[in-house]
Amino acid sequence: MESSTLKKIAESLGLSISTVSRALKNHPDISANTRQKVVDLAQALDYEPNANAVHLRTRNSKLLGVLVPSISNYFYESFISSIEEEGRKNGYSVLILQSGNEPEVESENLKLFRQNRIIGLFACISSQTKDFSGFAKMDDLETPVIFFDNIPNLNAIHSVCLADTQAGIMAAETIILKKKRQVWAVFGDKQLSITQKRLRSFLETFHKLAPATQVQPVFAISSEEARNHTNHLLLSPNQPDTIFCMSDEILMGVMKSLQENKVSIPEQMAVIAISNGLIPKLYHPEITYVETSGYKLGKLAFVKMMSCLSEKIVQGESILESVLVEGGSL
Amino acid sequence: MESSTLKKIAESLGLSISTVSRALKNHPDISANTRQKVVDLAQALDYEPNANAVHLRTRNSKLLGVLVPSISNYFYESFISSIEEEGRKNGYSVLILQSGNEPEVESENLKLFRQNRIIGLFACISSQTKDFSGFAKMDDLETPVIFFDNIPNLNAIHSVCLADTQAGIMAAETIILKKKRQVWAVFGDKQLSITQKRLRSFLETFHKLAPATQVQPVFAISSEEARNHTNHLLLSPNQPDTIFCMSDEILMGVMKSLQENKVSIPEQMAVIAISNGLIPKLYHPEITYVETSGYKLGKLAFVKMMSCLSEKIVQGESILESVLVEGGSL
DNA sequence: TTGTGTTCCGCAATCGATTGCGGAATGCTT
DNA sequence: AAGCATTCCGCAATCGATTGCGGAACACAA
Repeated sequence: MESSTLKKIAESLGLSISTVSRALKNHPDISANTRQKVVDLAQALDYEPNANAVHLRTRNSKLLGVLVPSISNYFYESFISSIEEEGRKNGYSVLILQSGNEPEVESENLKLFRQNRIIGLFACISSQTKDFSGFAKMDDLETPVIFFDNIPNLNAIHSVCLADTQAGIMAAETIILKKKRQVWAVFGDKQLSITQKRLRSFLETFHKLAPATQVQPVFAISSEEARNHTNHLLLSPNQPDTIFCMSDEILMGVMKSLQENKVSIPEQMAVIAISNGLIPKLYHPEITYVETSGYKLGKLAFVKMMSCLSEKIVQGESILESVLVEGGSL
Repeated sequence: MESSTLKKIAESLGLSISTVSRALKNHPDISANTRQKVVDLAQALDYEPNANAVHLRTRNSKLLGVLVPSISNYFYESFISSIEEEGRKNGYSVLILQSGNEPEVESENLKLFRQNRIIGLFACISSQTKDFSGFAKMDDLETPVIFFDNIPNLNAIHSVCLADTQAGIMAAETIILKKKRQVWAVFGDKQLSITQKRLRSFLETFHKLAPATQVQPVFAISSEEARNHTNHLLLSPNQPDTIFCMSDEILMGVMKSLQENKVSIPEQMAVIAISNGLIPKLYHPEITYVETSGYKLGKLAFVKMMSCLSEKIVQGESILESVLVEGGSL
């Protein structure tokens, strides 16, 4: 069956299309009598307005875009989930595209977003992105872009961030409070803005508050690499008393190694992480972590988007405070 | 800046809209000379066809829908990721909505899908869904629906499934091969079709191949409940030698308890699960599991969708074979 | 010059819904 | 009964792109 249209309803009822349209949206010009007839028939025919036609005519797609490297990631998925939820409540649909961390796919995706005339975009850029012309075009079209997580190093952009700096500080302070002396700190991809922020604040905090602490940062771009690094570490004579993991990805690799090597936590080794929340709770004792909630970040981003769309433009960065969640790993 | 249209290009060039349209799609009626001028200007103006207008006119939205209880779930997210990836390669966009397991939201979502004139839907129904009229309407509109994971108990539908029955059998056989005698099996929500299938085949396999084995099924609708059940179990005098977990959700709860109680795996207790793959690999030893890949299921579902759309209607259920992934937990 | 073919392009309808404007019909006043 | 205000509804343009059909312009042959 073809889906029904205003035209069909109008013809069956001997009314004009405009009358039917108005009846369905309670326009005062239409008598209660006529309105009722229209509403009844529309119901019977399962009339659903064609979103494409509405959007074309009203020039408002009610569509938001989300660009992420991958949907399949606990952090992004909770962010997306949050946006979708909030969006639906407010009458927006959400178009989600993943770049696979490839700039070319990313720019294809931006093109798709433009073709679909999205009215706002949430974007986490790939770590490789050098060319921002795709995003500049969104600007030209006056489509607000809210960057999150990994954000470009540009001025005059909107972004929402986890309190990366604060998270680094908080993790460091927690370690210092526990009077740890030798810290091995595993970070992710050096290219990412979040890595840089977390690294800097983490190190600086030690410099300021506990300069005697030995802090050795290492980098791993995957869970597997973190695991290998840790295996190596455990073979070396000079063992730290604490391991810090910058992300869930890293934490998973490190924990794998610690378990394999039967390192008991927190007796032989303290562990602390920055995490979205799921992974730390899988272990016993639960890992102490600084929470970076994708879900909450999504809510914050959505609010920012709404204010951008209503012209109350609040440029700059909004920051989501982080929270320490104590487990028993430190 | 307003986005540019065929009309604007046509006016600047002193051509008609139709000529511009044809030039941009290499219609033979247009001379190379004219075509080049048009293409150049279009490029300069960043012309992007308005998807709404195109879809309205061509009556093809190139939009696929995905309905899931929650995006924020490792299984669904890998399914979605797979659909999006495959979709984009084939020129489709994907609209994703989550029901939160509430039938009302689900039916709202179906409405949105209809309004957006999606041309195909992938749906995992909520466990509470009793009223299928929303899906029937999709049928009326000749929009193919491919159910996955939790599928309704109806005839004449398309669906793709993990080989739930086979997975139950495979898990049971593996346990039998290891000569285990007393199995405690934790299943999820009884309402779900997958629970029923896995339960039945699991039990039947023992009946047939090793009737002497004691198998005790229990049910838990959340990770937390699985954990509590396990805690109780470990206090009782009669301990099983093997725990089977029907899903990742269950596995997480069970493992939490086993770790808390310092039960060594596999010495004191063997563990086997049915899983999407991430969780079992977090532990040491890694948990042996029967793989149910959301990613692979997505690929399968997409192929089925394509054949539905090209009228080669293959009604019925497609099944994704499961694979045993051996860890060291049994 | 007339006829037959090409080449290249524009007219106009169409997809489905929205909306400003104007007009017919009715009721009410005096 | 004539005048005026309401009430209720339709005409037609519009959003942007697609496409069948017809027609102008030109070339070439007879």
